[in-house]
Amino acid sequence: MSIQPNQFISGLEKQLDLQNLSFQSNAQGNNNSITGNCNANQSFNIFQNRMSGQSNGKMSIDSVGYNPNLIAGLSGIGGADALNNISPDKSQNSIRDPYRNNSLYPSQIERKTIGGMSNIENRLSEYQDQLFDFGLQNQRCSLEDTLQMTANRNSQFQNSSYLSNQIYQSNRNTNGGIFGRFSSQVPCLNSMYNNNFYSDDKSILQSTAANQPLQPQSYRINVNQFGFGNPQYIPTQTVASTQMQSIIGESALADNVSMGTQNNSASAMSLEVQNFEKALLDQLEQPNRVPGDIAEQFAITSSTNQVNYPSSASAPNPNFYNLSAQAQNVAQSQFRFASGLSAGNNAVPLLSVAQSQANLLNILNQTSKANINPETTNIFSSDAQTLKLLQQQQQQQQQQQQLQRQILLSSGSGMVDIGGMTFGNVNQQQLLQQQLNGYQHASKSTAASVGPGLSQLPLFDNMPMVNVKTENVGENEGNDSDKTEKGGQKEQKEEKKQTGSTSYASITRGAAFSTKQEVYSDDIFNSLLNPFEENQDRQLSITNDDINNKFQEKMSLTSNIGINRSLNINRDTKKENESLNFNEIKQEKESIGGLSDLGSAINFQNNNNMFNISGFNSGGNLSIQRASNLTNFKNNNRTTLISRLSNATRNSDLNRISFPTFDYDQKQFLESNGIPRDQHGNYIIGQSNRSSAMNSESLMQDEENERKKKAEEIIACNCGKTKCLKLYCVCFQQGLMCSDQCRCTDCYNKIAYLEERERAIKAIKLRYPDAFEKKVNFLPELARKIEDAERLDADLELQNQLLAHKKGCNCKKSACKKKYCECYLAGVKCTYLCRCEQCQNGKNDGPENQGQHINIEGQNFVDQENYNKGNVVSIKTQNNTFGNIKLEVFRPNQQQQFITKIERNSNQQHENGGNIEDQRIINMENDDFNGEKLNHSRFTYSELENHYTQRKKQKNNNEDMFDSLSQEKQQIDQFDQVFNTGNSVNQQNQENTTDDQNNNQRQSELTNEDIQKIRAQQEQIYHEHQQQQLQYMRQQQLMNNNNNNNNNNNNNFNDFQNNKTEEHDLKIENNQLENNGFDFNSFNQNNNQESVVVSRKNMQFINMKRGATDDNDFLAN
DNA sequence: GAGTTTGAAACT
DNA sequence: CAGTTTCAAACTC
Ligand SMILES: [Zn+2]
Ligand SMILES: [Zn+2]
Ligand SMILES: [Zn+2]
Ligand SMILES: [Zn+2]
Ligand SMILES: [Zn+2]
Ligand SMILES: [Zn+2]
Repeated sequence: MSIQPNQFISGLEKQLDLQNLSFQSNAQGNNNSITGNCNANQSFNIFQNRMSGQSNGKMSIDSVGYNPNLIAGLSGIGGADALNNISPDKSQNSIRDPYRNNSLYPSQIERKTIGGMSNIENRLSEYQDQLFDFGLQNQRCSLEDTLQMTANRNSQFQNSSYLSNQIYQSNRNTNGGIFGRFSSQVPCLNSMYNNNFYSDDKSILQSTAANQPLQPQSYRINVNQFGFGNPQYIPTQTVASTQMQSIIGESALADNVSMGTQNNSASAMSLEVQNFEKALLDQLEQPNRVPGDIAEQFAITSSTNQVNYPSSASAPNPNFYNLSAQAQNVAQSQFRFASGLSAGNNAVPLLSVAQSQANLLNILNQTSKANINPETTNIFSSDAQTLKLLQQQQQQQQQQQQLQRQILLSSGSGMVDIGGMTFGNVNQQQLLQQQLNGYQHASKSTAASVGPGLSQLPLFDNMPMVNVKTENVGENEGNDSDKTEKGGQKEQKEEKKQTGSTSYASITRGAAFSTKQEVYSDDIFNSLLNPFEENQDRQLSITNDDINNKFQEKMSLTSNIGINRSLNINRDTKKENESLNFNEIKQEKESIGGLSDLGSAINFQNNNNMFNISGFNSGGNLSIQRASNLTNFKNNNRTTLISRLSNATRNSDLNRISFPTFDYDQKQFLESNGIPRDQHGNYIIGQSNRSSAMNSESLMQDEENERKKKAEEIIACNCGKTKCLKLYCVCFQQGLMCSDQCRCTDCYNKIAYLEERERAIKAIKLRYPDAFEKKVNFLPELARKIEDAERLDADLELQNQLLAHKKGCNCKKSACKKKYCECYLAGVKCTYLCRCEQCQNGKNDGPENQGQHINIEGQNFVDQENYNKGNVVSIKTQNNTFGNIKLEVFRPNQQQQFITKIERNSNQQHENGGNIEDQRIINMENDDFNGEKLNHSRFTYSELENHYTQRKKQKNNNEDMFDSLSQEKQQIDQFDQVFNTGNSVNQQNQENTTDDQNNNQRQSELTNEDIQKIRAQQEQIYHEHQQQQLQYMRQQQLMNNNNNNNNNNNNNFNDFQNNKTEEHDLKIENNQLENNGFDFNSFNQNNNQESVVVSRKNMQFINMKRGATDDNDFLAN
């Protein structure tokens, strides 16, 4: 505790000696006492407040700061998760964090990715910050600088995906250089690789597989598996995984062999966790201890900022000064959870004492300003007022920074801000003026634009000027037609060049001045790359005064299009304007911003009249923009990068990060371990308990078992995000509805959702017409090659062998001998239709042309001629939603497949004249959907949900109507009874009939007045009913109209008609009874036949009256 | 049962 | 056009 008494501000009634403050829990743990030299009561109150503060929902530990480890651990570095949009506003988050017992993501968590395109936003702001800092520090930020910084960042990664090379690491790295755990996929740092933080040891690898380059066993790094990057998990000693030990023997125990996996109890990871746990427990057992440092405190603090107790504990852990009653039922701490520690002993200190006291001191320091009474103020971070003050301070600082940034990044002339377009927009200016004391912000895109691949360069006052060849100014060198038309000029140019009369005009690097050819000429580009070499005057020198003055300058500018009018540079503006065709906006005082301003720069830009400076490709929809520097870089390096990828040393062919795990001579291993082979020479490896489909000795037995297994096999899914309406769902894929065996959530693959389900089926069938067909079929060309046709007919086994997966598989890592492989899953051999690698499922049988033939009973079939020619052997296809087909063409002896596509709008004409794809859809509509027009082939979940809600609503309406009708009928009956009887009473009163004494009795009580009342009531009811009916019919009509008029509207279904729904319902019922055509697993299992019949009777009546179906209609009985 | 690996499906 | 990301199952220990 290093609190200095003299740090307390004066004016406090009492000074607390925090130096000797300590805590002690009593036995019950319900009250804490505080001993020391302080005023115990006051301190107690303070700290009690503070205690409750942790669970009272106010600001708490999150606001103080997360352990970066935990932030990283929570925040999903992996690219994919970034799209989950975890909100900093906890209340907005609906997403559950699997690493925190599926609790909601807390606030203050930013999910940022390292990898993947989804990282763009993060990268920009981060990079922007970096550049800004750089600019402030070095007083310059040239293109060279930006490129260098980019390269620096990229060089940290082993990821050689050329797209990924643009990706910057998220803040995780900058915040202490720590990768989190529990992230998915992470770029691989060079240092990690070089220092062998991973599971493999390069040297061992090399010694076991001499002269072999590192080959990735797994291309994907899963941070779950390794704690790499996190200093806590950098092992001092590593232990080989058992797998490695078994393969390479005792040497695996050497240092730096393997970090192993979490599951490996001998792995470094496990050891580390054990050590950690032990150390933690040791500490926890110290009596009356208080938490040591912040890390420890965080380590045992719950994710909810509440206080943890073990659920089994009868009383709070007396070791901690925790009083909160709410704290009794909190989840295991995230760190313990994350560390795989047991759930016990989770009693929780909150802030460390040191931190608490520091906070208190802080508050005390703030007291006079904030008018805080330290005796009653929660001294935890939940001190809202204090925080508010701090936040205000921060905001002011940020605003100041923002201003500086904006000025720094902006040109002296006021640069063109394509993204934000605020500069010339008077209204926006005024708005900003008010908001920011008159200062403008640079737009985000502008600020971000300092980097390559982005939009615009800012103009610094003394930033490198580009020397442009005057001969090019005003000329359109890059335009061939120009040259052709002006042959004379061309000659002139050549002459100029010959005479060496090239001269330069200085123009700025400002965005809009990125004229077509000049700026992008090699000379200029090179000069941009080396701005300080030849022209020392390019050196940026901005003083603080300059920055302060710049705003005034800027405000005096009313118009610019990026041409630096404020700089006195020598150039031919007339020619520039001609070249740029800027006539329309060359007048000064023209607005830049504002879409409504026809003369504005943005409007001009929208007309494709603006050009990009070298290397920047943003700035809107510039259809004739130049390729960005980055794009060029990619293009230029593509060959190299592709070859790197195809060599696949450490990089993935997927975007999952490459990394070697372990490589060994599999064959040697198999041989030396005496792994048996089958008659085809395949190694029989019993990992999967399923013998290979190629082991024909046991094939029959296998297949028999298979069939049995399949018969017993319950197809059930566990889908969570797709409503069981995508092919991901096994039930759906098999054309089945989900059953009660499924554990899916939010499932729409049920009868109640039949319409929505059919919608999904339509969409998918549009894409994959055979999506719900069998995936396996005979290969006719193979069958034909069996000479003995009669034998083929008779030989079921042979027929089975001729079955093949229609599309073939694409397995890379499972050797087609696990159920990952669709061929293996289907129980068929791989064929030449497959693109699998290292196939052990039959494709590689035979001595030659491995992978390009199929072996049947020892006989090879291969199109030798085409194979030898290197012709296409197999094509992987993937259909997209718009009828385009992505093709990956695999050719013999070609490592790199050729990727192309068939476009829907290609010139392929159907024989009857139409487009072949259009015709396919028309045919499908006619054949499979009774001529009904198929809508867009994509569907959204919300679309389905809306549709279902609509139906449900409709159903409820109808139900109301039905009830109303029933009620009405009842009343009419009653009325008729009364009325008729009343008449008869009047007419036949004298006859004294004895019928219906009760009625007579009641009727006799009715006066004429009563009857009139009832009449009036009935009229009212009838009136209301009429209105209702009218409304109902209008609704129906509206729906039908909508439906008919919106064939292209995704939000409407063609069959969204009430009568259709009725048909569906009846059809369902019939089918349910006959158990024909639908899968009613879920329902029949719970319903005996009798109750179904009863249900049907009820349903028929109800369905005549109502329009829609509901789960309960089918399930209730 | 929890965590990891996998390749097809989906998406842009 | 050429990828990246999502997904739920299969798999491992
Ligand atoms: Zn499902
Ligand atoms: Zn299911
Ligand atoms: Zn389901
Ligand atoms: Zn396969
Ligand atoms: Zn296959
Ligand atoms: Zn295969």
